[in-house]
Amino acid sequence: MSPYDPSAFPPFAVTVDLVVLTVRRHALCALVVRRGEQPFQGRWALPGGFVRGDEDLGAAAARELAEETGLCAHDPAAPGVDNGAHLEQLATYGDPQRDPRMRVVSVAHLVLAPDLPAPRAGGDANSARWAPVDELLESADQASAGLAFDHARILADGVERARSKIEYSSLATAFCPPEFTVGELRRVYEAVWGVALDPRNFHRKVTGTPGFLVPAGGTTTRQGGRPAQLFRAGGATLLNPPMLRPEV
Amino acid sequence: MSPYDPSAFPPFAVTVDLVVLTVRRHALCALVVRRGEQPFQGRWALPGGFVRGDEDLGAAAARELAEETGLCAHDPAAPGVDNGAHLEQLATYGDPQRDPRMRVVSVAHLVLAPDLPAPRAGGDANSARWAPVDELLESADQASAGLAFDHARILADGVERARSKIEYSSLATAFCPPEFTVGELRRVYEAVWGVALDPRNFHRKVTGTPGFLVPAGGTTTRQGGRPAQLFRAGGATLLNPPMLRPEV
DNA sequence: ATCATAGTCGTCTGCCTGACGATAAACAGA
DNA sequence: TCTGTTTATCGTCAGGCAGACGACTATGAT
Repeated sequence: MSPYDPSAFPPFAVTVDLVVLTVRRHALCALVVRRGEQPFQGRWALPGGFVRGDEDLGAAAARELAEETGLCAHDPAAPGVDNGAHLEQLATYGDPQRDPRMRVVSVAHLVLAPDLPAPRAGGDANSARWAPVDELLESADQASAGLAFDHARILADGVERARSKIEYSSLATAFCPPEFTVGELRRVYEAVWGVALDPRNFHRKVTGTPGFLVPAGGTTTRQGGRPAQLFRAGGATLLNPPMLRPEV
Repeated sequence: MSPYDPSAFPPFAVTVDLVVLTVRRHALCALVVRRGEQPFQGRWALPGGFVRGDEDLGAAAARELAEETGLCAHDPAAPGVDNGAHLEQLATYGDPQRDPRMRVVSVAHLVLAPDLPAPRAGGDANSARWAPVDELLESADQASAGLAFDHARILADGVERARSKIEYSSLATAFCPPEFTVGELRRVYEAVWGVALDPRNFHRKVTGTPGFLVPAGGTTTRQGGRPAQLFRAGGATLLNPPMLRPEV
C-alpha cells in the first residue's frame, strides 16, 4: 500500500471552535475570547485552535476547553468520568473564504456547562468573558461589531442545537450543578428558551418522567422560599415524551 | 496581516463521504461503491472524495453525489432548485488512525433520495449498488466483511439521523417521488423505522398536520386496491406535533 | 359474482398538557 | 410574634391527541 501523493489533494488546516454555553443570572451566555492578532484583532471570537497531528477531533475540543476554562469535558461518545461539562460535535464549517489567510476547516463543538468559575484567559487571547448570546447575536447584524470570522453563524447554530436538544433529552441537567432543585432546572429551561414556564406543570412533568431525576436526599433553600428537594440527573438521556417548548 | 506559518500546524486531507439513503422494496437501502485500490481493495465503502481547494463542503458533497448517481442535490442551507434529493451535513470523522495512509478528516453528508435509477459506477469505483442498511450493518460485526474504514460507524450515524429526523420534520417526503399517496409515505416510515403503522391513524395524522401535505389533484392505483389521492410535499418543514415512533 | 387489496372516515378511551386553585415551609421586616 | 413575600408542591378539571379498532368504498383478479 502506498501513501497518498501529497500533490493529489490540497492541504487544509483543521481547527476546532467551541460554543461553550452556560446559564448565568437567568440568561444564556456563551464564552468568547478577545483576539490578540490579525485578522479581526481586538474583536471577540469563539475559543478554538488547531487540531494536532495525532489528536482526535473530540480530544482537541476537550483540550481547548480545558485550556480556556479548566473544565473537564465529558464526551458521551468516549467513556470517562462525568465530572465536567457535556461536549458534543456541532458541525463543520469550511467555506473557502472563511479565513482570509488560508484554507481552514473548523469542526465546531458544543459545550454545555454549569455556571462555574470566572473564565480564565489563556493562549493567544487577551481576555475572555461570558456574554449573553442575545447580545452577541444582535450585534452580529451591525457590520464590524459582531464576532470574528463566521463565528456568529456557528454560535447561532450551537444555540439552536441546545434549544432543541433540551426538548427531547435530559441535557438541561448539564447546565446545573451535580445536585439541583426542580426550580433551578426550570430556570435553565426558561433561560435557554427565553420563555416563562408554569412551575406546577413543570414540576409534575419532570418528576413524572422516569429516569430524568433521582432524589438526592436533601433539601436546600438557596433560592429562598420553602425548602426544595435536591435531585441528581437520572440515567435516562432521551425523554419520552419530550418537554414541549411553548408555541411562539 | 500575515499568512499562517505553514509549519505551525499539521496538514490534513479533507474529504466528503456520502450516506445516500433510499427506500427500495420496503427496505431502507444505502449506496455503496466497491473500492478499486488499497487499502480495503475490493471492499464496499461509502462514496466520497477529496474536497477541492476552492470548494465549499456542501458543494463538494453535491458534486460527488452527482458524479456517483446523477442526482441533483438540494441543500436547504443553500438556495437552489429542489429537483433532486435532500442533502445535509451529518458529522465529521477525524480519528488519526482512520486512514492508514495519512491524516484524513472526512466530513460526512447525509442524502435522502427517492427510489430512482440504478446507480452508475463512476470515478475510482469498480461498481456501485444499493444495499439494505440492515445487511451492511450486520456484516460490520464480522471482521473483514463490513464496510471499509470507519464507514460502518458513519452509516449507522446517518441511519440514526434519518430515523429521528423524519419524526419531527417532513423529510420523509424526500424519499418519495414528487407526487405520492398517503400509503406510499406510510411505507417510507415503515421501512425507515422497521415497524408497522396503523394505516388509519397514519392517514388521520398526516392529513391533519397543516402544511405537511397538499393535494395534487389526481389519484393513482399504482399500489393496487382503491384509488388513492395524490399529494405533494407542503411548505412545512417542521412537524408540530411530531410523528411518534412506536415504542420498542 | 366473489375475493383480495388498499384507502378513507368514524368512534371510543386513556393519557398528557395547559390553566388554574390551594396549601406548605422558609425568611424578612414590622 | 405576626404578617407578608417567596418558592415549592399537590390537586383538579377540561381539551386535545394518539392508539385500538369497526365500517365502508373503490379498484383489480379469479
